[in-house]
Amino acid sequence: MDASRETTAERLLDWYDAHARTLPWRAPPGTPAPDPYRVWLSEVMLQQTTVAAVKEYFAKFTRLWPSVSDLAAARDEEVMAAWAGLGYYARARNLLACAREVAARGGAFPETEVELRTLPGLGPYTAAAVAAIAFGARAVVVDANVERVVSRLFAIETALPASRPEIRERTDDITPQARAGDFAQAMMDLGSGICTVREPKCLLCPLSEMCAARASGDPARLPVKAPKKAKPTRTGRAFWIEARIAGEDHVWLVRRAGKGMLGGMRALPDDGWAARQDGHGEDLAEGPWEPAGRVSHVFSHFALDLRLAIHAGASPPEDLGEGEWWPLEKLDEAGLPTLFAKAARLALAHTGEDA
DNA sequence: AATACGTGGTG
DNA sequence: TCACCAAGTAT
Repeated sequence: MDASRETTAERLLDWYDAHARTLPWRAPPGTPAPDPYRVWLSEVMLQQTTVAAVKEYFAKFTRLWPSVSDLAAARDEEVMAAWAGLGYYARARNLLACAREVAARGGAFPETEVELRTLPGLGPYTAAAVAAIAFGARAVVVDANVERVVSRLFAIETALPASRPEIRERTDDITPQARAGDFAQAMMDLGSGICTVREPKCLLCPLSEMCAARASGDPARLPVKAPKKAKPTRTGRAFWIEARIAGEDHVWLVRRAGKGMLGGMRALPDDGWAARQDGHGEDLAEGPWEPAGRVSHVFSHFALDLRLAIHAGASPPEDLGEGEWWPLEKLDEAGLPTLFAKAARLALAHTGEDA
């Protein structure tokens, strides 16, 4: 490693020592590494998700399940409900599968990047991040922040994602042997607070002197990105079925299949819009359905226009299939993903139960 | 390699 | 308002 490369990491680590964000899952620079369970849990939650959104969920999970063995012993539905609203629900399914693998090995995470990579939900980024942050390994950690910082530092003109191999090479070049975990977190703090997507704060950047994009005069131009595809709109229908059981109002909830859209989550019954390009699915059953309005929701790869139909008659449809009567009083504990939480609010407003 | 997979914050 | 986007992974 030559002197100039050493300087990049050293400058960044000096800046990190003075400016590191304080986060619930993070140990301050220069202090012992945090519990690998907390590092892993936070990294999975942070996949494609903002720090602000994760904080509340991290607090809830660590309160409910203080160790990986506690999480491994939890029921699937408890964990899925606790994850509700955070999105990308395959993460929660993999989280539980991973916790159970680790618990089966005695409750200790493997300490090498290669072994971590074999666990469910740990891809190249997360395996490297946990190895570096929790176990002090020298791993090359590349996330979207690092892609942006490195693209600018070296003025990489190739568009993402084609530039990923080159970005990884350059990140490897500047990653130090010691404090690789702090280095990775420093790169992410820099990308999050200084080297931002729009209007980077180069005057505050510890690496501005060695930044090729800064020298070129328009750092925000990088990284170049491939154009993204337009989102189609689908239409669908969901059903709100109420019944009064033992003197309390209940709603019929189902559990979605274990894969695909909102997989494994509690939900309102619907017409199968998730599996259709165009919506227009089947009615759930015969009955006096009352239209209650519509919910617009944008997913990762399509927008949904969901029409809500209510059946609040004294006798519910007979052929309801698999599901459960859920007390309205505890609806917020059902763990409905955001789409169906919106639909539930609409139904309650329509039936006058709530605002 | 390309696509599926959520959500809320932000400018 | 709305397009962009975030500590990516699985297939």
